[in-house]
Amino acid sequence: MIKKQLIMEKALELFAKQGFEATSVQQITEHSGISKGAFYLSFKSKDELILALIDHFMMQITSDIDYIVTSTNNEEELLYEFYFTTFSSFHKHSDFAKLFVKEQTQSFNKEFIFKMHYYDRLMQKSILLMIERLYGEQVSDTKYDLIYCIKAFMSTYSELFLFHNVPLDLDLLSQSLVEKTNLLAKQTTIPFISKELIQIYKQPINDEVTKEQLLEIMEQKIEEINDSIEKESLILLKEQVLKPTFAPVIVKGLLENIRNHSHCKWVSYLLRSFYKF
Amino acid sequence: MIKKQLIMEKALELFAKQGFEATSVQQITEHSGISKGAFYLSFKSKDELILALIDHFMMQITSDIDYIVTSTNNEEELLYEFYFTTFSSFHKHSDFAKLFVKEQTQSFNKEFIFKMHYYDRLMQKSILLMIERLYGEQVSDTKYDLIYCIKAFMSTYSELFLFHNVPLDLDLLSQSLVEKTNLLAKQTTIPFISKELIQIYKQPINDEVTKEQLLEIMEQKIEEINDSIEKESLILLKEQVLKPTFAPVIVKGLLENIRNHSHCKWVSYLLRSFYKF
DNA sequence: TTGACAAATGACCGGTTAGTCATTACTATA
DNA sequence: TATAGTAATGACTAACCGGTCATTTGTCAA
Repeated sequence: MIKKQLIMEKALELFAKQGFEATSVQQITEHSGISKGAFYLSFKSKDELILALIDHFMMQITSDIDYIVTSTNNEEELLYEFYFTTFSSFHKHSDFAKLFVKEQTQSFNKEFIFKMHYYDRLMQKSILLMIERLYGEQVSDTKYDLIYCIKAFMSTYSELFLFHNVPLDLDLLSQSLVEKTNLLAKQTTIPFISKELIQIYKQPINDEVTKEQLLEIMEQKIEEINDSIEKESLILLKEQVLKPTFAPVIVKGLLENIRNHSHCKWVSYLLRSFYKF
Repeated sequence: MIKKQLIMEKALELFAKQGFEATSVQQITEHSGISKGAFYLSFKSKDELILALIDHFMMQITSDIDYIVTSTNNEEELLYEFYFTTFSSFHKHSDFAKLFVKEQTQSFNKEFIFKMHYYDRLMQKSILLMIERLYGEQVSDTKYDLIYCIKAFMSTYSELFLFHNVPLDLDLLSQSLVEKTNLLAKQTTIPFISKELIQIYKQPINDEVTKEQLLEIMEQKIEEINDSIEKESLILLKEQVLKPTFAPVIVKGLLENIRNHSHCKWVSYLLRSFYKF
């Protein structure tokens, strides 16, 4: 299990530098200080490795963003927090962000594309929710267009510090983009992306997780984790899913306990969706 | 010579679909209906092919954009024309645009990266010129930031019709982005990209072409072209470079004659720079 | 010390790659 | 028709790819 993490870390370094296809399993094993056979004890194939990397990081990033959007009460600061969190994530996981940007449009694998679309739609959903909270009816005709402007800012400005080593003043960047977003949100009258246009792109998201799947994931995480607070919280949350006994406020508190543990972010996201928090 | 064009066309189709690295020379030759050996009679290597493709298309695209920026008199319509022309180019050369977007951040080759940066800087220069013409002193603190917003709009909105088959209403798209750009230009107060920040990214462009290089390129094009008007215009322009005799207005007219010929766009761009039009 | 089991190794496999070059096919002139 | 010179071919090479598996190494309890 620890070997798996080592490989993921070392492989990510190479992928970020050279790209996925240009990196051979040989290179990965040499860089990890293990043999080729050992690699295939941890992963069935090279493809399985990159899918695991995408899941590992995108789960964290999307649930971080979703948490900000659904949990920030102060609407004045929501947009700022959104940009700040997003760019923090990209900066913290800069190797992954590089890989993500590099391979986003490459299409070597069906499952890969599916995963990318899946997380892209999740993120889009969070952004839409934020826009609706912030501007309400004001942007009813322009909200889908606004999503694309926000995504445009995110990708273009992150490329600056990812690939050109521009020093990152997170506070200034967030302030700057908040101003821009507000200007566009409040004064745009000619949207390009209408509701009809977005339909083409939007197949239904099958993101409803069944109770059984949820329990399975929770059990898996309980096994994985050693930290006592997170482990206990998860056990209580699992019992709550099986048989509701606690008041909502207690459940919310338990979720708070686990939300910052890197292994729990996804479970935390799924539970928030489950309880419609 | 005609063989070279065939290979470039057919290879571009495959690159757009599969990416550069995932496309083998074998596939290219099969798709072109020629043998493997014939490929290497036209190109020294696979790398030389992609570099040729980039030059061929980027010369056209950047000179198209530069022409709009330097030659549109009506400032009311300049921004609209800019977006319209840019997206027309991307749409017309959609296979190249796909390749360009896909491989932009990949870094398999030093020369490749250098070329990309070179054309990127040329385009940035044109955009900056346009912004200064349109908004003048008003954007002195925010103009570098504005460049990045425009580039963000360009890449994000072009991905829509390039990869998601969204129907392209060029007029609406241009109008929509004109409105957005004007909003940002006139009301932004917090730029992220300052003049100091841009310095890091900006090495001096060595785009001054010597008179000898210019003449060489012109001679080459004169050989290449059969259309009489363009050929004669080029011959006169070459004589003008060697020994100035015509009035500027005549030179301008001759440039008009050649500017829409796909082989002449780059020469036309170089000559405009040479005469500071 | 022995034996049983799991972990790790790297030579090896079939397949594919970019690039080469001896051979052949074609074309134009005499 | 004969010949010289160019264009085109595709079998071939050496290197590398992802993935496998018989073998070795390491780690326990007995």
